[in-house]
Amino acid sequence: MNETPAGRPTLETVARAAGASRATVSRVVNGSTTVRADIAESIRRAIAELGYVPNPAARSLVTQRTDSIALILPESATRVFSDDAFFPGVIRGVGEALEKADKQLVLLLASTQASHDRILRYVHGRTVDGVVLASMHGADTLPEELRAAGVPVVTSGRPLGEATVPFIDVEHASGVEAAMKHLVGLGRRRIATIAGPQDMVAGRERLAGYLTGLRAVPGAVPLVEEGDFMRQSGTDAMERLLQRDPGIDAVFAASDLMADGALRTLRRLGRRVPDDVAVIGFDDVEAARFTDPPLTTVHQPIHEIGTRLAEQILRLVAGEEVEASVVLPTRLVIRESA
Amino acid sequence: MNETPAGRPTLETVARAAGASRATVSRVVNGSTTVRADIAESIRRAIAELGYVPNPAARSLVTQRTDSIALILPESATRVFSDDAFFPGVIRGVGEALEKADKQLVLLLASTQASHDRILRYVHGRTVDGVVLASMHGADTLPEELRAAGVPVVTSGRPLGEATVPFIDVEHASGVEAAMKHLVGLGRRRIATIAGPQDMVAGRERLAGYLTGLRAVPGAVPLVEEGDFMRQSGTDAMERLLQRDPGIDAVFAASDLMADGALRTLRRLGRRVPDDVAVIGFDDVEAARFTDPPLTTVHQPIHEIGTRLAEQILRLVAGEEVEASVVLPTRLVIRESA
DNA sequence: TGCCACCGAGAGAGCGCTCTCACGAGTCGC
DNA sequence: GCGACTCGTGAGAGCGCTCTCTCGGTGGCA
Repeated sequence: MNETPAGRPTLETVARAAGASRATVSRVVNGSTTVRADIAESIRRAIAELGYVPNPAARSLVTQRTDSIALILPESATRVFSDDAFFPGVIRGVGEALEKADKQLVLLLASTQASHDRILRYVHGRTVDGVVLASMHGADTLPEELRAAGVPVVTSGRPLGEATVPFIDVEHASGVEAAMKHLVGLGRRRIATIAGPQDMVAGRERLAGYLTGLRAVPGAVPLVEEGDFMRQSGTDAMERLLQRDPGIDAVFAASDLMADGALRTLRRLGRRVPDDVAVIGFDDVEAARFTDPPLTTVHQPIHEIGTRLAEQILRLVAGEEVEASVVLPTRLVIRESA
Repeated sequence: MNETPAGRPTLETVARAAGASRATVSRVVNGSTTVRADIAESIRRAIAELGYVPNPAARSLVTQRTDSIALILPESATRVFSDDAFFPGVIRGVGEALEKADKQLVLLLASTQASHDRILRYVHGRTVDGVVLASMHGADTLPEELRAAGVPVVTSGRPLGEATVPFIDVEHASGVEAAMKHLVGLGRRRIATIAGPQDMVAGRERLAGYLTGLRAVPGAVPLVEEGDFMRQSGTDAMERLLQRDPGIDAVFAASDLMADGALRTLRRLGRRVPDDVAVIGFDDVEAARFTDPPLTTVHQPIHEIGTRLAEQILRLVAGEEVEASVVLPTRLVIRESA
């Protein structure tokens, strides 16, 4: 009578309590339909009474699944968060979609080289079934290394260089072109841009959109200053721009945060927006509706990027095929700054 | 000669390759010092050659540890993120500190009742060694349920009601009182507040600080409108406030986002800040430096909250004792809005 | 030289689960 | 009425690891 179930109940405990075998209890737990109703019922009762919860480690050991997905943010940690709305939005989208599929989200913050290695170890250990990779800088080797490790991967944003894994992205260039068209239609002729980092595809493509859009202005010369997508860099870049050409009558900033920063510089230097200088941003974060004046911006479906990422990785994990890329539309949202 | 190591190498594979036993390989992997140097060396070489990575599920199964910590955000998912800087900052702080300890961060987004149950299951399953709980609303039952489940827990923000688990919080009231003192010192007499949700301790204590601070103004009557910490609610609350008393000469908003929203209403209605109405916020998010005018606000050490949370949970998980509460200081940052 | 203590290495059990396979009981057809 | 079949259940192996226990070998000391 050494019946001390001391610790947490196991399948065995439940089986004994319900007078069934471990295998049958396992069947009930996993929703098999081939168990006689009354037996299933008494097992379920035993489970409830004992407060049995399956041990995921034991389960993973045999199934080779973990039911969790890693979201890797390889951005330099200091700039990922702060109050940028892009990543939080993506996290939320991914999280919600995974929750529906009853998968777990594991967040890996990859700032340093050490964490790069840690992540590889983590993924090699198969602690996750798949990986969602957000926003790489430059020719990041991570996607390729992960693919080589045989783990399903999907990335947010087309990688720089050749894409070896499926990705979700948005129509950067065409969105920016719409913004440029709007500025030109407003009669603006000396249009500058605050570009994003040129080691990121989002930065490059938005700049490309600016350059393409500028062709509609006969004789216009590109006027470019680079920022890092954050507010402060927008403030600084706007200053440099105005120094280079005080006659600027419009600015396209590659992010709302930089546009907000630019607004600040314009205000400080006594330029009226949009009268003297029209400003357009990119992202359409919540804050864009609260700037002074409210920001005209290129909207991108941040939340949907997250849900689509989750959707793709779930399909890959399930062994299904997915499109090599999904490119979501952007659209110009006209408020008062342009 | 059935030597097909087909899949991932296991301890066994490494042991055979190095001509040692599984136990000895395990010793090397786990850094035991009792292994003869030359054997250890050849084992390490075999590990490198085979690309061996320990299977964490198998390890957890026997050690009963998982080396990962859950961060639960039980806020309604729609409001947790957006572009509020508080949670991202906390996530970053927790993540960095855990990374140093070589622990993994698992993010659980708890929006619905369903996810509440899912979280309990998850934690009961011991998929994590400990739990960090951020920002509960009302008398959330989660901390108590987790404690009852025997899992180490630490929460961010004093819980409403009796605290049954250790928590990290900041000096809400005294920070607000400093802000009020500043306003009074500026000669403001009709000071209103945009309070946070009153089912959150942060909301309540900041309101309490306002009420205490207002006592310094003879005959002053409290003027309170409630928001939800987000921008839009600040815009709306400011409108109601002005309707109730057009002569308001100062406003304390319980969050920077609400203060920013309030700024917008004031601008729209032609009130100059700070000349007509002084505005003070709470949080000191990055955006506070970029509002028009730059926001005077109560600074709270968001990043440190995160690192302290991580520190405490790590100690709990290690079986050490921790203080029942840690309360971090806040301080008034004076910019131009007041 | 012989005995004992000590240290490093291996054998083996077992963590909690899933899943294959075999088996017994019931059902059907000829 | 007997074999063939189906269906539900149990036995048992094994996932990859850790850790205790045991054992063989070496050195110190009498």
